Amino acid sequence: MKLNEGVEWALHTCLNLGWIEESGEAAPTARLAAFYDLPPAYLNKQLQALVRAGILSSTPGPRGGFRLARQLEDITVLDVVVAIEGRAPAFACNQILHQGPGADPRTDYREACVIAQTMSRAELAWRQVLASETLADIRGRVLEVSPRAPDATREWFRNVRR
Amino acid sequence: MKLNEGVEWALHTCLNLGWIEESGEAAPTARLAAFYDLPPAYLNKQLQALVRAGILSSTPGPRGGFRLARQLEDITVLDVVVAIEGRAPAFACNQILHQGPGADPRTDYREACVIAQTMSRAELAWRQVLASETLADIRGRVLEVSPRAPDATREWFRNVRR
DNA sequence: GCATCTATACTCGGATAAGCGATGTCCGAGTACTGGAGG
DNA sequence: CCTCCAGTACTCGGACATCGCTTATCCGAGTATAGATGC
Repeated sequence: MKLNEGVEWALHTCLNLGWIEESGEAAPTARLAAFYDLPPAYLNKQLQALVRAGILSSTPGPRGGFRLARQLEDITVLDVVVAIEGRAPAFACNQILHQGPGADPRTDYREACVIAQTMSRAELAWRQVLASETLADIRGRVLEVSPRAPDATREWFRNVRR
Repeated sequence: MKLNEGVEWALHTCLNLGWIEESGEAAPTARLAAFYDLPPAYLNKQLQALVRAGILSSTPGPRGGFRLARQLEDITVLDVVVAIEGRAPAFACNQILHQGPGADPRTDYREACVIAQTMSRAELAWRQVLASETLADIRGRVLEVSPRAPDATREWFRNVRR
């Protein structure tokens, strides 16, 4: 069980877009990738997923790029994770009980199987934590730890402009 | 993010071993796999992992096979998941902040990164649910839903004996 | 009849292949800017 | 001097390779049993 690497990239990138949001400018993939030295084309792929999820908006052409489609207050960590990872649960009950003796063909063991129920409860707990934390919450904590982050980020993006 | 299929097999198989435990006999891979029509060699691989984790014990040779190494009360769902999946967390913080401007080379961002902290909290919640549920708890719920399960399972294993 | 020995069949355990999704790359479609020509 | 137009460079978006892990399989080492042999 391993999350896509893109989740980490997407979360950090959304935060960065939050810092430079007020400038009004869109940030192209190349610059966003250079910030963390990531492979640009692959980061672009992840950002496309965020656009499809309605988290970012994109503009083609010169002075184009990505911006936040909503406020950080309205984006939960779960939103980003789901956008990248998809909605499928980590534990997929394959209903092997159907193969066992004495199985009822009419029963949907994805709901009836006690083991599947437990795994679902665990995933629910996981999702609840992620859903209870917005990117604005994260931003607040980052500000506590490193108050210079916003200015430093904005300045970097200004200087690498050309 | 997807869990290994072996997790489902391992959990169901441990329960089955629980039902037939009192017979005192060991159950070989072939019979355990036939119960759900699973590929025997691959199931064997998963069971080996459970042995390494101290959940099962194995006996080679004729009349050999697997049995529970401890009571179902002393096996949590998390134990089984960890035995199959390994201990590595799903979200691996690659510390991409080290690549960013203004990064402190001495900082371990696996602990300092606010995003990594949030992901860790979520995984902790997930693990707590799985750790709070023992296989004995599962057994109890199965008994409520289908009281005939123990007898049916035992009988099946007796009849397929040869 | 009993003990011993040998051959046999059965089981786990780890080494060895195949398939598929995550990772990584590339090129085409579309758009805003820039420079120049014409009025 | 202003307006219009064409060329250009830049950006996203999706199609196309590559790699690693999950899935799957196979054979060898070791053991208990069964049967035969000798006493």
